[in-house]
Amino acid sequence: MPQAGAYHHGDLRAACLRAARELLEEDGSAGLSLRAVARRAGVSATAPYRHYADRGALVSSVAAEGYRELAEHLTTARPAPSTPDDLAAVATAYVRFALDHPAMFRVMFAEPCDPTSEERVAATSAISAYVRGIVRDAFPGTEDTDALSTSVWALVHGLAFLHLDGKLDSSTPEAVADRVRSSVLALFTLSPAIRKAAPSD
Amino acid sequence: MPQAGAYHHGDLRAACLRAARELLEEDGSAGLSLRAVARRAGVSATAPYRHYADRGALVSSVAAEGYRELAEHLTTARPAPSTPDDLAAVATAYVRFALDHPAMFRVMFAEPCDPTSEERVAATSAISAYVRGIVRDAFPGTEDTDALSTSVWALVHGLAFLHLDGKLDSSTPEAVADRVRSSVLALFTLSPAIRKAAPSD
DNA sequence: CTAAGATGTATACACCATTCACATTAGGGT
DNA sequence: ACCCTAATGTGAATGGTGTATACATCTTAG
Repeated sequence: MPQAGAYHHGDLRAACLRAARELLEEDGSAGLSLRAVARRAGVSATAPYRHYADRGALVSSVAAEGYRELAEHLTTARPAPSTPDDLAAVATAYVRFALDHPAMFRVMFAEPCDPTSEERVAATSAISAYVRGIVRDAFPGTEDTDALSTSVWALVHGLAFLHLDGKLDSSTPEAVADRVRSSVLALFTLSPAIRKAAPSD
Repeated sequence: MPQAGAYHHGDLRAACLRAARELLEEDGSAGLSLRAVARRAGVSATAPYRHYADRGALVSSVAAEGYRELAEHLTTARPAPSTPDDLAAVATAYVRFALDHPAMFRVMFAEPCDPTSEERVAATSAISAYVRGIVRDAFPGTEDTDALSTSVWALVHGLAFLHLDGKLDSSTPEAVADRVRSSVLALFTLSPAIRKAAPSD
C-alpha cells in the first residue's frame, strides 16, 4: 500500500503532471517551472528529476496530454464527422480548445519542440489521421486527400493562432465560431472566380 | 560627436536590437536573455533598462522588426501581386521566411504577447492589409474580402507553423514550396464535390 | 562654465535549472 | 523473517537569469 510513509510520494510522476497543468492554467506558461511543480507536489526541488530528465521532458509530457485531450475534445464535438458541415464544427471546436486553454495550446505548438519525443509524435499523428479521416469522408471525390487534409489542418491551426495572438477578435464565442465556420466554408465556395483566373494544370 | 568616450555607448538601443537578433539566429529564442544582449553589446547587465522597460519590451521590438522584414520579404517576392498564382508565390515566401528564421518567427507569433505594444499592432496590421490587398485583386468578385483574406492568412500561417514544428516535411525548399502552392490552390479547385455536399446559404 | 538630465555601472535579491553526494524506503531473493 | 539492492526523495552547491536600487559619468542647455 503506497502513501503510508511521507518520504515516498507514491506517484510523483502523475502528481508533477497534474501540478504542471494547474500552474499552466493559473499563471500561463511563464509560471511553469520545475521548482514550482515540485513545490505544488509537496516535494523537494530536485525530486522531479527522478521522473523527468529535464524541464523539457516534463513540458513534452504536458504537451502530449494536451494532444490527447484536444483529440478527445474534437471527437466529442462530432463523434462521427463525415460532411463539410461536420468539418466546420470540428474546426470551431479546435479553435475553441485553443482559446479555452491558451497556455496549454502554446505549450503544444509554440515551443521549439525537438522532434525526438515519441510521445509527442504519436499524439500529433493521431490528430493528423483524424483530420484526414474527416476529409476523406467529407470529400470522397478528392484525388489527394493528404494534401487537402493538410490544408484544412493548417487553415484551422492558423485561425487558432491568429485568434490566440489577438490578431482576430475573440471577444465572444459566437463571433469566433462564425468566423471559423465561414472561413472554412468560404474557401470551398469560390470556384467560379478562381477557375476563370487560374486555369492551370 | 558620439562614441568618443567609452562610457557612453552612442546608440545602445540599436546595439541591443542587433545583438538580440544575432543571439536569436545563433542560439534560438532560448539564448535571448537581457544579460546576453548586454554582454554582446559590451555593456553592463542593467544598461539595457535605460532603453527597454523589461525583457518583454526588447522582445517586442525584435518582433516588430521581424514583421517589417517579413512584409519586405513578401513584397520582394511579388512586388505587384494580383492573381491567385501571385498569391501562391507570396504564400511560399511567407513559409520560407518562417523556415529561414525560425527563432524570429516564433518570437513574432508564438509569444504570449500582450496586445498593448503599438509597435507590434502597427506592424501586423500592415501585413494584414497587404494580404487583403492581394486577395481583393486576385478575387475581385468576392463579397466578403476581409473574411477571405483572413482565411488565406490563417492557411498560410498554419502551414508555416506545421512545417516549423516538424509536422510536415521540410527537408527541401522544393518540397515545401510544392506543398504550400498546392495547398493554397487545392482549396480553390474542389467546388463540385463541395457544392453538392453543402448547398446551404 | 555649471547644473541637470541622460546614460551606464555596481551591487543585491529572488528565482530558476541542473548536478552531486547522501538519506530513506520498498521489494525480491534467500 | 531478513538483508541487500535499486528506486525514490533530500540538501547543498553552482551558475545563469530578470529586475530594483543607489551610484558614477558624461552630455548639453542655459
